[in-house]
Amino acid sequence: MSKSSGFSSVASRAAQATDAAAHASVRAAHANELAEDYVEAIAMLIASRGEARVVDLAQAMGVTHVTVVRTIARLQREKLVISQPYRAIFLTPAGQSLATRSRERHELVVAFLRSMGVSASIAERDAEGIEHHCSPQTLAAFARSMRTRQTRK
Amino acid sequence: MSKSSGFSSVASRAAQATDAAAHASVRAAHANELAEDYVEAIAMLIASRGEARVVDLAQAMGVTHVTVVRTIARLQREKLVISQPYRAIFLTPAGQSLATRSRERHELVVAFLRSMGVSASIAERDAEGIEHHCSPQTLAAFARSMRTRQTRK
DNA sequence: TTGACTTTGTAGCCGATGCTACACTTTGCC
DNA sequence: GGCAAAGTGTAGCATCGGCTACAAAGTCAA
Repeated sequence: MSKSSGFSSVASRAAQATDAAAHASVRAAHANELAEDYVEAIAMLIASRGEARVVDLAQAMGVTHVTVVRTIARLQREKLVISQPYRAIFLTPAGQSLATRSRERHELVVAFLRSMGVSASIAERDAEGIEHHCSPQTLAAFARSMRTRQTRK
Repeated sequence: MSKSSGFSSVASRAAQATDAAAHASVRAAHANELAEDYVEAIAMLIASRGEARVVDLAQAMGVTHVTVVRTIARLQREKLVISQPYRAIFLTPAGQSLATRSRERHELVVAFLRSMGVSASIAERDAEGIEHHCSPQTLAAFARSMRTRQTRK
């Protein structure tokens, strides 16, 4: 792994444009992460206890209720949730579908890490960060790998 | 609202605590991402052209030079880089070792994705986001998987 | 009904990361 | 030496995601 500093100028110049694009992608992904995590949590709360309240979300996300309130306001601007003062929070169709996609992806990543031998708790933790940065191609590779691993066992 | 009714089981409460911890981990990871990306880029620039200048960093990261200047100021507060006005940027020993670790990890993730059949450009892009969220255990699993794959071929 | 408790909202602070516009150094060439 | 271009720094703005402290609304039981 440790190939010590062998960078040609030409290669590095070409790599710079690529790097910049990659970093830009990461920044873009970050902008959506919170939204995805919130709609996912909201969907889970609705499924498990019938409604999503600010306090429950705050506990699920590990932040104060104030942060939740402000974030929910943003999600409403983005038409992902519907909320009225002092009422429960609901998902719009767009929010619903984002939540579903996010959960499926989350579960795929967790299952994949588990299949690699990562412990349950760590898989869960890592997946939470990793899932937002996996392209469809990478997710497909994960799924394929799990199928192969299964048939081989 | 009927919080005491039905579904607020011990299991879901426990899951919530886990989720909150995972989200907290992700937030903590984000705080270090930029620093790691910067020192990595600085190390690459020094290796490839002898010094790291603000403009080059700006191009590598895909941001304006202003953002670079401010970020470098923060990295200097954190004792990762040394910089003087209108001069090139250098890494402290701490910055150097962080850069090395980051690059090794980056390369491991890229190689792993490649070994899974992900194309080079996408592997590079995804790795940029994924690498910051991989625990040692997950990285070890990646390395192990690559070894297995290799011996099997 | 009323009063205590819970929940939600608001005000205002902070730091991080972006940006544009403008000012100042450095550099390199004539 | 002097000037123009390139590089770097500063001012000031925006957004986002944290927070504490306090205010207002809802809920529930006596």
